[in-house]
This record gives sequence, C-alpha cells and structure tokens, in this order.
Amino acid sequence: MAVRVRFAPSPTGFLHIGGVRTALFNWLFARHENGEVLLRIENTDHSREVEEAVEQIRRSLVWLGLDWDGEVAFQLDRLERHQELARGLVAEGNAYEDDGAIRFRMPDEGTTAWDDVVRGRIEFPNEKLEDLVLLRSDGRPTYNFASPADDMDDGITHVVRGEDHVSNTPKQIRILEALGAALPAYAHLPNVLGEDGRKLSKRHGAVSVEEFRAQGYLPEALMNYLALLGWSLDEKTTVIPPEELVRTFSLERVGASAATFDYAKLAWLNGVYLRSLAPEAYADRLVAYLRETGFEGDEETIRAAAPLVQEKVPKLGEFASFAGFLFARSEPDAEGLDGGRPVLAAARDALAGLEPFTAEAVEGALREAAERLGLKPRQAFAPIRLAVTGSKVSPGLFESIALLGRDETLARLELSAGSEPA
RNA sequence: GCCCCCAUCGACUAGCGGCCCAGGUCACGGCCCUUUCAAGGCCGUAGCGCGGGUUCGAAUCCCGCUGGGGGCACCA
Repeated sequence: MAVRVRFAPSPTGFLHIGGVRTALFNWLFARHENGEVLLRIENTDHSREVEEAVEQIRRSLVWLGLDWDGEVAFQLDRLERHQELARGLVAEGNAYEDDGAIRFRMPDEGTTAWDDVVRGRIEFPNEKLEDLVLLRSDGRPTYNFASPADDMDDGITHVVRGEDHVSNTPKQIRILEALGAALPAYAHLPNVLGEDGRKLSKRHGAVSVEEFRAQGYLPEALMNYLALLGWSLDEKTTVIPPEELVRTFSLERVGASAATFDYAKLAWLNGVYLRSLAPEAYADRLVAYLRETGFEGDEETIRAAAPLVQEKVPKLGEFASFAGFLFARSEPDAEGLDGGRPVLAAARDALAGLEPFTAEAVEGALREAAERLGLKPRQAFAPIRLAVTGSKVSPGLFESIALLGRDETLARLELSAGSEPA
C-alpha cells in the first residue's frame, strides 16, 4: 500500500518551529517512500482560529520547500460526514447521547496498545480512558473524533506527529476500531525544547518560520538543522542537503528523547550552506533577501559586495551591519582614531593618485605607506579601516576601499584625519 | 493526584552485549594562518544520572530510584 501521511496544524497562530519540524518529518518520510502528503487544517474549534494563520502556515511550508498533494483540506468542511459517522456509532451502541452531545463508549477493562514506530510498544489501561465527546452539543466534532475520522476517510497510512499526542492515541485507536477502519501506523516524534530545557514556546526568541526567514537563514539550512533534531543519518554526517535528506530519511532512525533547539548550531550550519553557494547564486539570494526585508541599496553594489561578505557572515541578516558602509557614511568612533591621524593622511596621499584603483594596487600602496611610517600592518590598517568603514570590523580593507571608490574613500579619510581628537 | 513517555560530553547525536578506558558535529579553550572579523588547519577540555540484577562480559538487556517531558476539556 502506498504511503500517505498528513500534516494537520490548527490555525491558532503562526507555524511554530516545532510544528514545522513535524511537517518536515512527515514530508521526508512520504517523499522518501514516494507517498503522498496531505495538508489538513484542524479547525473544529472556530473560536480559537486566528485570521491569516492559514496563509502564514502555507507560506512557511512553501518557503521551506515542503509541498503537499491536493488541495488544503479544512476539517470543518466535513461536518456532515462527521455527524453521519457519529450517528452510526450511536446506532451501533458504541456511542450515546449525553446533554446534547454525543459521547463515545470507551471500554473499561483490558488495555489498548500499539507498536509506535519510534517508541516501540505503548500500552494504556482502558480504565483510564474516559468516554469522550465526539460531537459537541452544537453538532461540531471534537478533535479526537474528527482527526481519526478524517485519517480513515483520507486513507492515512502513517500518523506522524508530536509526542504530545501519545495519550490521544489509544482514544483514537478505539474510535477507529469502532468505525471499522484499518489502523494507521503511529510515529510519535520527540518534543523540541527551548534552550532553557522547557518545551519550545513563543517566549524562546525566534520560533516562527517567518522569523528565521527574516533573519536570513536559508530554507535548506533550516531544513537540515531541523532534520537533525531527533533524527540522524549515521555516526558522522551533519551536512545533509534536502535531496539527500529525502533519499536517506527513515522513521526508524528517529530517536525517542526530546531535543533542545540550538541557535548556535543552526547559525553554523547556515554559514556552511551560505559559503557553499556559487558566487552568482549567493549574490542572487542576497539581493532577493535584502529586497524582501526592505533594504534599498543599489543592486550593483550589493552584488559587488557579495563576495566580500560570503565568507564572513553566517546569516544574510548581518549584511547591513557588516557592509552597510558601502551604502552610507557613518560616524567613526573618534576615540579609535586617536594616534592614527598621521596614518590617515599618509593613506590619503598614497591613494590620491593611485592608478588603477584596484584592491591589489590599494594594498600595495597602503603597505608601502605603512612601512614608510615604520608601522606594522596591524597598527596602520586599524585607523584606516575605522575611518573608511566606520567600524573596527569589516570585510577585507583593500577590497572594501576599491569598491567604495577613490572619491568616497579620500573624502572619508580626510574627514577623519581632520576631526578633533577625543 | 492519576496515566504515558524519555534519560550518552554544555547542545545535537552514533552506539542496537565483546569492535567503546565511548565516535562525529556545534559550542568552549589553545596554537597556526592573518589588515579587523570570519573562514580554514592542528590540538585539547568534556559524557554513558544512581542503585540493584542478568551475563564469562553491559553505555547497550531487566527491575527500582531519581530527574526531565507530555497528557488527563463539549482545546487542538
């Protein structure tokens, strides 16, 4: 039987990084098996629905590269079907009416068990299962009824979801059995915890997919990182691009213990992907990202600066703070200039008539000037960097100067050389 | 309170009885390279929660404890 899974978020807010990890595992598993992925919005609780949430979920999945088959389904659209199924259960004596609601009759002896794909056998004593509401008194189904019912109707073969659903599983199994449905395989993924060891939530900094996107993470890096949260390929492989992930993923290698989200490792991995991009591709991505975030520097300059920052920053969002000097002047910290003013004057003289004004030529001229002043490169270039880029940290000085151009460079050198000592 | 799950370096993990006085990656520390910052190279610190078993032999199996997480709605 062909594999068919579903990702079933509730539209109560943006797509959380833990939720997208669940979506990813569903997707990787299905694509690996040449199966199908369904996207189902579980909106049986209208009151908690957040406008825009569905659009945001959709956008997040698309950005990450997680596609799905068919149309997006909304649980509430199947209201009549749910009511029909509930009536059937009542007719068969598996459910009964109670205060206007329909309740399912849970067995009160024995156990309900299943072999979880990631956790092994899990058993629940039936006496702990309470008769749960299938249909509210207003006729809307509850999650624990609608979800398994839809799984049945959709022909879901594998339910891959977060471990917080473990205790719902015996209830859903009982319902499915009463409905006469074949049971899907269940795989409960470990939770994702914040760096304080608690379950990831909104108070843990960046947790929505959109925030990661805004900070300049690459979708393939985020995907790679997320896959590593609970799954591993082998004893040594860390960098695994999307296609490789699809090729090698298996539910059997998913671990059972909760994982802590580590922003530092994600940033490192993002840097790995950024650096592995061909220069052209890197520039394309950088421009697209900057435009998306409203950065207005001219494209030609951005593209020219791209190679200077590619090796330097782990997130595209750091571009502006690192290379912003190419687009606007900023006031250098006068204190840092102290003692460096003679160097600034020498640099200005060295660059004034330099031809051609290339990085190589600039380097030669500046090194020569430093030598004449009896300064080590380190000492000589610090004030120049500060004066030209406005910062103690910057891309390569010579490339930066060549890019800035002679006029602007000289202007900045003069400005700082003539400024008052602190 | 009751039920379920989990437990290897600070973090993610490999390990499915001998190959492990535990391997990889991030982070951290040192050195090298170096115009800053990165990147890169080399080296290093650091872990099987505790107690019982089983076995010739346990990180690996079993039990208990402790710790952590999740769940007990006419929420999803």
